[in-house]
Parts: sequence; C-alpha cells; structure tokens
Amino acid sequence: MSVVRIRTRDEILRVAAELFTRYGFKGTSLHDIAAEVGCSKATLLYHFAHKDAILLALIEPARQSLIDLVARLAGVDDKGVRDAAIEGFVDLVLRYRREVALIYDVTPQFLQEPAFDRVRELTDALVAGFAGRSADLADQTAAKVLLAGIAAVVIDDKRDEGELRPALVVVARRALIPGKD
Amino acid sequence: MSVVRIRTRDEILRVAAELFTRYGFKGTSLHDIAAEVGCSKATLLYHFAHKDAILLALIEPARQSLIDLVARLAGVDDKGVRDAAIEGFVDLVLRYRREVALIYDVTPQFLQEPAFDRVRELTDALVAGFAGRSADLADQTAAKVLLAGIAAVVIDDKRDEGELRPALVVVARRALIPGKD
DNA sequence: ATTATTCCTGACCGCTCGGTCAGATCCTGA
DNA sequence: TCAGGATCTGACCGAGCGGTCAGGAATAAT
Repeated sequence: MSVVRIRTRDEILRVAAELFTRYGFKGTSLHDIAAEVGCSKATLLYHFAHKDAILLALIEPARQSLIDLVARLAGVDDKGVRDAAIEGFVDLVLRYRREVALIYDVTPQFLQEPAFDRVRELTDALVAGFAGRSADLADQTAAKVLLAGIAAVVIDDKRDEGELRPALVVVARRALIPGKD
Repeated sequence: MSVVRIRTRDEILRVAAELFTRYGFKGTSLHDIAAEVGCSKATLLYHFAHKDAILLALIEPARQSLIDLVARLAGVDDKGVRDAAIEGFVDLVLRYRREVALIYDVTPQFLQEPAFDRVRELTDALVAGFAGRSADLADQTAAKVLLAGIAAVVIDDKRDEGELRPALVVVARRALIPGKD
C-alpha cells in the first residue's frame, strides 16, 4: 500500500478539466471523458461518486482560496488592505483561469436564495474598490465588466437533504442582466 | 391577414431569453420554456424549427451589429477611428448584455477551424487597442480580461450540409485558457 | 355555410444521459 | 499459494432530451 494508486484518478481530472473548459460542464458527458481517458464510464463513477464530484474536485483549490480572500476582505475598511486583497483576487482569478472558466457552466439557482444577499454585498464592494483605483470612466466600466464576467465568483457549499450542488456561482454577471421590465 | 399573429412567438422569445440567461442554453429544456410560456412543447417547434433557432433569433440583432462593427474595424489604421470603434464595441456589448450572456453557452467548436484565424487577429487588435488607452498594467489586464470574458464575440454563420450551428462564439476567452502543457 | 389557412396539441419515437450492480481482474501482504 | 482488498468493466436501467406527426381548434376568406 506504500504508493497509493491515483494515476487514473489524476488522468480523469486532467481530461475532465480539458473537456469542461472546451465544451462546458453540461456539454461534456461521462462517456466523452471516459473515451478520452481510455477507461470505462463505470470507472469514472468508481473514482467519483457523481459527475458533479469531478467538477468539485477540480475547483476545490480555487474555491478555498476565494473563500479565504473574501473572508479576509469582509471585515476590512482600510483602503490599502482592501486594494491589496482585490489585487490578490484578480491575480488568483488569472492563476486559476482554467477552473474559473468552468464556472460559467454552473447553474445559478442559488441566486434567488436570501442567503445570497451577503455575497452580493461583498461582490459590490469588490467592484467599487477595484473601479475606485482609476478615475477614468471607461476603466471603471472595464472593472465592472471584468468582475461581472470572470471574477464574479462565489462560495456556496450548501447541500441540503443529500442533494448535491456545485460550489461556485456566478454573481455579478446576473447583476448586469436585469429581469424583464 | 391584416394583423399578423406573433404574440405567442414573442412570448416564447421573451421566456427563452430569460431562461437561457438564467440557466444557460443547455441548462434550459424545451419543456421548461413551454411550461413557462404556458403552451405545449410542440408549439415551440411550430414557431421555431429547432431549439437552436430560438437562440439564433435572440442573438440576431447583436450579431448583425457586431458583424458591422468588426467589418468597419477591419480595414482601419487611424488610431482615433479605431478607438471610437472599440468604444462603440464595448457600448454595444453592454447594450446587448442579455444576448451576450447567452454566448457563454455556445459550443466553441469553431475555434479549431482555419477560417477562425482572421477573427482572432481582429480580436487581438481590439485587445491591443483598448489596453493601449491606459498605461497602467492592471488596467491592461482588466481590458484583456474584459475582452476575453465578455467582448470576445465573433461571427460565424457557417452551416454546412444542413447542420445548424450557433452564430456567435467566444474567442479570446479560449486564448486565455491554454491547452495542457 | 364552406373552405382554406393558421395555430396549437397529445401521443409517440429514438437517443443520450447519469447512475447502478454483479462480477472479473489486478495487486499486495502473509 | 492463497486471501482480500482495490481497481476496473459490460450490461443494464429509468429519466429526460430534442424532435415528429396526425389531427383538433380557431380564425379568416369566399
């Protein structure tokens, strides 16, 4: 047992990241992944309980970092500290761009839940802080759209009554997309 | 025949836009749309030949405008004109944010096609032009991510041998997501 | 009243999806 | 050599998907 056997598991994650990034989460079937890995579909479900579990495993590092960062940012008034946090936030988004790309395909069902308001506040704070670094209106717009399009990431690992749900959600993107008039 | 009856058709488009924006294209079934509209699934397919046709109808205005804009931008060297075009490009993206949001769910299969190179050049020009307006490195990054995340839109209405394919594709977003090392 | 046309529907089809399961195969330690 | 856990698989399942079709219902034209 000295060396744990995880080669297949790693390969699954590598291929899944590739295909999720290319075709989206819903656009990638277990069959697709299995074929690319060169194993059976059942093998995937031996290593990962559900399809969702593959996505969760992929985004776990980015998710943890974002949790820390947002938590750190939550109780801070000092502008310098906040700016530094925002900078780290953006860097982190770029570093984890592969995982972040997956986010777009996550169903944003949480958005209607009341618990989501706090998250929206934090995102608004991020937007305001980042946009505040430049007086140029175009840059502010850029910042907003930046955060809306990519950095609008959020944490929610809530899973009630055995129902599995992805952990990352798009936030500000919806803020830019108002409901029907 | 004086007044053409298109109320149901419009309602389908309205609901589809809402649901596509919320849950993504693949995340929205014909059943979902029909239930929300209050008609049968078959009615959807009476008004629109395929599910794809609904998406195509929704993004047609944004697509036409983008075609015009990119075409206008293609043969221009003058910096002022180019900047104005870029500004219009961004405005247009914001104006059509609802339609643009749909894009994320479009399968990016075109990206490997050779005909896509010209489009990538244009996108790169857009990125360079926009980023060049600010010397701040962070702003350049913002611009790149902006264009990568939202404005990375492109035109392709190619449809060969009866196979229908969506008309808009994400471009630079993929440029930010390199393949495996 | 009658056609003709447009609009709409329930029933149905083939297919792919995520997921289950019993059992084959491989590996490792005693 | 053998026992036992870890790994892997083909066959199978129910559900949901996009799409088809014959025909009913409403509307407009004659």
